[in-house]
Amino acid sequence: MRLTSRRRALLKILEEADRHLDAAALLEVAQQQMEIDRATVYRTLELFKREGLIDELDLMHLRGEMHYYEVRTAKEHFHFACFGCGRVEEIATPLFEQLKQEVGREKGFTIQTARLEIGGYCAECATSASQRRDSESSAPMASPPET
Amino acid sequence: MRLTSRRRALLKILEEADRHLDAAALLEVAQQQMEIDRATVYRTLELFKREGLIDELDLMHLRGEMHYYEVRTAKEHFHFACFGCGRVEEIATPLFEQLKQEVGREKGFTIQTARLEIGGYCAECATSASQRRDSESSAPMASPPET
DNA sequence: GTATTTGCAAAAGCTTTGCTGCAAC
DNA sequence: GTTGCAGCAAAGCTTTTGCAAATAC
Repeated sequence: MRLTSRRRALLKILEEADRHLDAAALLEVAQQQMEIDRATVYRTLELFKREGLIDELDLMHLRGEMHYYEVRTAKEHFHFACFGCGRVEEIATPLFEQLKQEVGREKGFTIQTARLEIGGYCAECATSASQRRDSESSAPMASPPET
Repeated sequence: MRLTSRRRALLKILEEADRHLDAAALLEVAQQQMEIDRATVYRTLELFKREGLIDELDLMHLRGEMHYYEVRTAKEHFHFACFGCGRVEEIATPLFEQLKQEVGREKGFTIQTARLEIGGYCAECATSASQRRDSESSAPMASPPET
């Protein structure tokens, strides 16, 4: 694979992003620094995926059906997505590696990639959700506040 | 949620399918037994997902970007997808449950759903892939059988 | 000079939506 | 009567593709 200037730039953007980017977001950021076409972004993501440079995530489809990308690092981790506030947290535990090893050993699989995504409510959202449940159940919701 | 005849039929098809169906495949099977529209299938899948009756899978995008659905059962499991032959295997291990519990406990998350997907090569494909590697040097392509 | 990469525009998929009529309660 | 469901057709969005020009080696 040739690391052209465009490819280098796309990789850099993914590396330095403070959130997980989907193809459209990556394109938008990239276009702020250079002239680049959608097709190039998609082709490059496909290439990076094939080469194992990046991983593809869904983040439990929190915000739609699109896919998100992140640069693969030495530090194995997986993702928790909060259905309440939308936050995405990266989590690491030795159990994950252990699980993969067990599967590989017991089934004879050669594992190339593993994706674990957990969806639910973070501590804060779980609390406010149960508070809402307590008042909502009898009285109907008032109309939402004006903006 | 009202369990209409269409919804019941769709659920039954998903339950009895011998493979993982995507929306188009589900529509096709359903249309063999009744008149039903795409929109109904998509709306119903969305509903089932919300209600927690089904889980949505990617199967590591083995056959494209579409999503697959399966009825949620008491028996927790996850999926292994072979990039070589396209087989999808369901796997269960106590470590998976243990991992989820650890995450919930340590982070205070209320976990609603967890999806673990592993991609790689099954024992047979790993063998033939390494044989191929000895002669050529091109990576095997996944071209799974259509059902 | 040959092979790869890119832009452009169009097409292809998959999914959603507005609207209308129908069915259930 | 009111509410929810389903069909139809069209639109929406994301992603892919063919082809010609540009770039790299």
